[in-house]
Amino acid sequence: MNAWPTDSLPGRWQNVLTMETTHSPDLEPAFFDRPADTVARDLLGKTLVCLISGKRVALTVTETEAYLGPHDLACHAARGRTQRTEVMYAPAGTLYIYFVYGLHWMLNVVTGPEGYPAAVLIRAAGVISGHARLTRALAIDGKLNGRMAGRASGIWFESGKSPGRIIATPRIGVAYAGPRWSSRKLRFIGES
DNA sequence: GCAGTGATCATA
DNA sequence: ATGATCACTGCC
Repeated sequence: MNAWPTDSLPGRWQNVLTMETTHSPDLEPAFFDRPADTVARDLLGKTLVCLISGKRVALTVTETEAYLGPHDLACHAARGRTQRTEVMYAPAGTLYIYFVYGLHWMLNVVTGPEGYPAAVLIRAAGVISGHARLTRALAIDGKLNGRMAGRASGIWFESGKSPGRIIATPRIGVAYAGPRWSSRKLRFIGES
């Protein structure tokens, strides 16, 4: 797989290569720099990795939702640039983590070009169902909001096996956005 | 079906 | 300052 003569490389590069071949390749910010619905579909089957007190916890992403941008009335950014939505304008791959209903943290990844507020909500991964339960299980809270997904943040994505089938349905809990946006099939579930 | 919980945002 | 509204879950 790796054609380089690794034994001739300096030690630190050998370490990097060892890490990279131990796991699947990390998804780089460029992966997220595409339309939210494209990213939402492609994220199915990818691996969400999180460091919990130094331990690697990996889950397969099985359910996502796309929030397309300011014109999408179900998207937080549809009501403009505010303190909360500020992070949605950050570069692709930035974590957007917000608090709802007084109890739950939601995990999103910003998509598309910097300055364009769109994101993908991670609704379920592995055997854990429910997006609030996901963040609770991974001990994710607002401290990581605005950080770039990557090893330096302790939470990142890696490539994985694409699902055999993708089911698309309307998004959950967005009736307030009106029929046009609440009926559009922007929720994706991966099945093997 | 709805209680619980608190940030957020529009209105004032 | 105040009040409505939540990209929810679990228990009834």
